[in-house]
Amino acid sequence: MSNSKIKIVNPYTKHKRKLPDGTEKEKPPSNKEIRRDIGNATGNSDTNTNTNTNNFPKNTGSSNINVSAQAAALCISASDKAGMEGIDREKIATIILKESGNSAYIQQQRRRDEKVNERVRHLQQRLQEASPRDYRVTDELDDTLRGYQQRQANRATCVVVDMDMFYMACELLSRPHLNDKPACVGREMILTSNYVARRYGVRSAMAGLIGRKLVEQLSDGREKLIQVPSNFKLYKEKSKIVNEVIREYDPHNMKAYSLDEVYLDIGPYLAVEEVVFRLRQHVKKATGGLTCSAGIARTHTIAKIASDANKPNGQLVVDPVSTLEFVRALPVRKIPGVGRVTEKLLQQVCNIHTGLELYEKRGLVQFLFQPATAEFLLKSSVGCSGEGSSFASFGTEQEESSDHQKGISRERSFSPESDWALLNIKLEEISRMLSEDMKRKSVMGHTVTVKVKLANFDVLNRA
DNA sequence: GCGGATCAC
DNA sequence: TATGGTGATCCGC
Ligand SMILES: Nc1ccn([C@H]2C[C@H](O)[C@@H](COP(=O)(O)OP(=O)(O)OP(=O)(O)O)O2)c(=O)n1
Ligand SMILES: [Mg+2]
Repeated sequence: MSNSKIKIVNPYTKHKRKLPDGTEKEKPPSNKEIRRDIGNATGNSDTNTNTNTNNFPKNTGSSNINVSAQAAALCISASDKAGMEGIDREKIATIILKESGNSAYIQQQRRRDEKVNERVRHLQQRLQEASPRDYRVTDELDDTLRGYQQRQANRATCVVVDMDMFYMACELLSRPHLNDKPACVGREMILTSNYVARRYGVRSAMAGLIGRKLVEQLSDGREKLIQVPSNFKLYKEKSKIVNEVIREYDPHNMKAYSLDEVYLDIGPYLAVEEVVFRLRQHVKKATGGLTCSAGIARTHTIAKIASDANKPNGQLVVDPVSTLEFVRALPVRKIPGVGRVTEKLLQQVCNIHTGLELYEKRGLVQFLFQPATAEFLLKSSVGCSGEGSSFASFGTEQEESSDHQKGISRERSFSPESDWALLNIKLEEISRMLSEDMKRKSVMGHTVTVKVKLANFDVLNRA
């Protein structure tokens, strides 16, 4: 079939600071690859091998409402990002579906979704065939969970600082007149939006076309989505300022996880709440007006979740003694690492929606999910995930990145193209870019991987 | 070790 | 007028 998009490569960091090792320029593959394991978890879970059951009800388009709900699940998933409380999801879903329901992208999403449904059915069947004894809560399991909580009894004070609508906020500094209009950063793809636009359902990772339709239709034509192009130089500058301010509060453990997110681990601190409040004021002043939100807790993961609770321009302390209570009330989707698919598996197979249910059905979780995933979920259920496993630091200040980067890659998307000569040229361009990056960083590779995205959005990888 | 899936930002 | 880019982990094979 006609292919369309290309990407490249995936090497390994050896020893920065020396020897670019100028071998391999481009596509002729060579070398090898690398992998490593840590504690945290995303990725797969069940045994998703062959179960070609095929009694799918196949609800062919009947009620329009129903279909739009499906589109909603595909496109906006958990609609509860900050600033999107209480919006009319039904209406948004209908518009999204009408405007994009036949696009190649949505059709791909539907195929993907059907695979997930198959996984759901497979797990349901496994559950059906199991006896309750297979997934009872063993003493060993509870000992393990208690062990996690004991170990957590050290006295860390984790703080997560997350900038509010970061790219957008940076742009708004020089465009204050857009403050109360629906606006976003990014053209074809929306990187983020302001809170006015979020009321219309416009959010990160949404196609610009859809965002424009949403605003236009939901405002009855009175409003227009304003799109400003991205300017990463600006965001990097602001990010650097933020990092410098925050470093004063925690010179030792401070880690920048992304341009807009910083993790601190200050010790037993008196008056953390006030200190963090001052930190945020300090950030705002130093950046010329950018606000941020913060979470304070015993672990980075809980602090991260807490940082979202009072967004924008707010903070939340989760006291160690109320950690369990906090976690139990949480929809599982709020747990970093639980995405759209994992949420669906938990919901439809286990009837688990919240942290409490996750804990109550811990035996079932252990039975159904693979070890790493189960451990991650169970740790999460007692508020102990993201503990020992440190987050890789983001390339703070200098252009340098962390010391043990596992891969480096470049990719570009373009409109469908089937001419091999042209495709090869694209491939060479991308290869050149990557090679420059590697030289600049003085890293050596071990494996080269080529990624191709077809016109129907299927993705292939070959090493 | 490879390729597909999932996830975060 | 039409859905991004970078880096990481987990799992089955
Ligand atoms: N799929 C995504 C998600 C985010 N970003 C970028 C744009 C955001 O501004 C920045 C930070 O991501 P956040 O999830 O923190 O979102 P915001 O900071 O924009 O909004 P919030 O106020 O909810 O934190 O990362 C992106 O490029 N692509
Ligand atoms: Mg943010």
